[in-house]
Amino acid sequence: MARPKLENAESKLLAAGLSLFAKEGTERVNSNLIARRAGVGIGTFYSHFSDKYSLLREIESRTLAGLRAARLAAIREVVQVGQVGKAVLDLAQQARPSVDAAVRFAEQHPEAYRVTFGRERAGASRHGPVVSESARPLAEALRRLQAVGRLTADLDVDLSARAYLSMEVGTLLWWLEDPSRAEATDLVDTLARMHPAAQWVDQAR
Amino acid sequence: MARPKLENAESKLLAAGLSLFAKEGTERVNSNLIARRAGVGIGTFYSHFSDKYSLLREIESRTLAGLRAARLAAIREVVQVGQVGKAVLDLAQQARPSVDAAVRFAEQHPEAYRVTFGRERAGASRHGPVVSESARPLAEALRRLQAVGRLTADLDVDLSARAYLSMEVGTLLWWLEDPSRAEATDLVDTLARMHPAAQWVDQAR
Amino acid sequence: MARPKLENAESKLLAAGLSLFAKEGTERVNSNLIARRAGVGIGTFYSHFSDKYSLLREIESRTLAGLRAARLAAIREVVQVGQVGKAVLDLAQQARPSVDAAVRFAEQHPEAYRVTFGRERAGASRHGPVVSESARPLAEALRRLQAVGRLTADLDVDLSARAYLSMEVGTLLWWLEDPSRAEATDLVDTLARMHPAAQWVDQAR
Amino acid sequence: MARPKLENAESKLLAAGLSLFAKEGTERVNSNLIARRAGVGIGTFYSHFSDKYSLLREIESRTLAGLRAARLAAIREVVQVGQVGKAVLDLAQQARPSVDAAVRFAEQHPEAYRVTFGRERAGASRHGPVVSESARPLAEALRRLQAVGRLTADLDVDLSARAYLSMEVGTLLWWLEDPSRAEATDLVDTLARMHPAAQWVDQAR
DNA sequence: AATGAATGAGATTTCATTCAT
DNA sequence: TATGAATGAAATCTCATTCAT
Repeated sequence: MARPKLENAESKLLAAGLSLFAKEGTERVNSNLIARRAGVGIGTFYSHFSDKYSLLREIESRTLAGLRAARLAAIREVVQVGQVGKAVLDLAQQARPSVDAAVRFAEQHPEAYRVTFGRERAGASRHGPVVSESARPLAEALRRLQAVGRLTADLDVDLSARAYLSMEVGTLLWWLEDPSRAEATDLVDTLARMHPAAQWVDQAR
Repeated sequence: MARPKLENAESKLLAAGLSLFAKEGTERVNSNLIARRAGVGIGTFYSHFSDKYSLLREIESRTLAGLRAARLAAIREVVQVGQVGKAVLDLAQQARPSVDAAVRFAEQHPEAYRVTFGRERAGASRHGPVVSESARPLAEALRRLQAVGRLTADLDVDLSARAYLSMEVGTLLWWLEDPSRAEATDLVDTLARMHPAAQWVDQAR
Repeated sequence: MARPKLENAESKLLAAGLSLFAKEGTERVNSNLIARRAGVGIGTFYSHFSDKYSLLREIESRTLAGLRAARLAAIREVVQVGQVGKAVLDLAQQARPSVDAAVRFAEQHPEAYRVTFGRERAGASRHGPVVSESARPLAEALRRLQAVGRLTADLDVDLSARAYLSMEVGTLLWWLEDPSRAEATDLVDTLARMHPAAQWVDQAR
Repeated sequence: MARPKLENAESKLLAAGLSLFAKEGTERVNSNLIARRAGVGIGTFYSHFSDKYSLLREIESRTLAGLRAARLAAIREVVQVGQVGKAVLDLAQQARPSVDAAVRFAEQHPEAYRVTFGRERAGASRHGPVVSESARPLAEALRRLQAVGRLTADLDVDLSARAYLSMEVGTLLWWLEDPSRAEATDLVDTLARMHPAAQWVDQAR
């Protein structure tokens, strides 16, 4: 099978790092601790990652890739169900599935989500801003809508994308602290309603 | 005069800490460095603060107090101009001035804002979550509106308050990275329009 | 008194480093060992020197300065005894006292001499070549002799200076390994006879 | 053919070690690096050499053997051209060819020469002093001259041999740093003139 | 109250060496 | 014989904290 073996030292290090970063925080964890938890020697840690931030970056890029894939998969379903011709433009329809995918992803990978997007991020300046990366595709989609006149031209798409994602991330982090705070469905409802595609596209009509 | 003297060791330490935290990040700064920058001995540092997180907490609480004061002052003006009796309930009217005050505060104190709300926050768990603290008064105001039937009862006020503030903070941090990204007025417009008071109160009418 | 106190941490570190480098060699010594021998904490080591090579460089520059001073003092005596007018040019007369001073210096500071000029020099490339530094003044003196026609013009003064000093250093290091190998006076005789000033100045007459 | 194949793991290790030692210095190179550069596994390194100093020793002994052979070949030519009977004693005639051979050897194998005789020699005490080894044959030759009365009896042959070779080595290392510093012929001239055989034999006549 | 040299626990990092394949 | 992932002892270096002045 293609699934990476857990006996693999790198996999064990990533798993140990994820769980420790999530539980203790980036700075209260050190390379020795991660290696010990992973059940490998400290030398093994350094033959796989140049330092703990390198491991953190790997966790983040995997998380971002996973989240992106989940959103795309969700959108693709909608597109296949609906009319293919109008698909690309129907961001409004895509908004809810995309939000839904994000909420589910956070629910299923709470540690990865917290580690990747959480506030406790000492090495933040060492690896580029993570939210910005997620904002880019959304901004592009909004720009495409603007280009075909489906979105009011005076909207700052970068600002909107960034504002929305800050909200999504902040809300999900708050929710993950105590999932009893809200129903996942209410979360999706609230976020989808605030999604730029839902807000501005409607008004542009 | 009430203004603290800059020759005051504590003031010098706070100023040096703020500038260093903002420039280098919380973890790449240590107490010795802060003391040297402040032009005082390391011993003096420890006679004023128990550790660097204590100084950081002081910066944060001053920043939060300053921001709260700025919002209140802005609202008070509106209230004084309008009718006093209805004042407490007129959250819709207060939303824009409050957002405006926040944007101006971030603009005038970029370092303090970044240090207090920024993502690079290693000691995060050591000092309570900062955004939550700001969310409480907003949630209370929304709850009061709900109590008098001016706001739809099925709205989760905690969720809304938190969602909005995540957005406000995330957007302002992004803007401070490069203020040429947007006009301050556009920022206020966008944020005010997303403000729960503007959104839900209107719809409840 | 101007003499540096031995209670001074830096002095103790320099003394411990000198003795350890001489006995064990540059690479078999580490900063912890030096600190322990000096009777200070490891932190004290790093608050005085950035690493062990920094301490080594300090030893070297002090040794070079001491050797240079010893040579100059020896020459100055000769000059004061002889006729002042001809003094500067009379390198031939200066050669023997200079060599004598070097031999005595090596005899009195065998550890410093070995550490500074010895072959076991791992950090060599990190701090400029030490022999070259000593060769420069000698080359300059030879050049002055050439300028006034007291030295054959076709002599490569840099080459001669370097060649002579390689010999002086190599011979003294060999001698210090076992001083019974030769009498100090024989050493001075042999070296002085090979000195460029003795060799080439005579022949130029 | 007698020439060792380059595909041979040992040859590749020796070549990689030589080039790395020369470029990076003995201490900044480790066995893993040498193996990687040689294109063989680290395990292969250890099946050929017990550690990096073993490889270094091998390089040195090959270099010393090569240099000795070059000197002998040069002398043999002189001897064969001249009268065989007097050959052994005619050290004066042999001096120049021997020096010439050394200069050419250094010119043709700069890395090997630098690694073998260079100052940066951390493991120096682990493998016997290299210059001394070269000094012995010269001292023997001088001693034979003394025995037959061709060399003044009060000369310390060990001291002379050592002094001369220090000079030869020091000068050649200096020259190799920047070969434009002197013509090879000038080097040979200068060194040959300082050679004990040239100096003392002549004077003993 | 202010100072800053000194401290050492602990984190980071290197690299010679082993051993299962 | 060749391999290279894994190892951990040991070295380097940081920095919060103390304390004599």
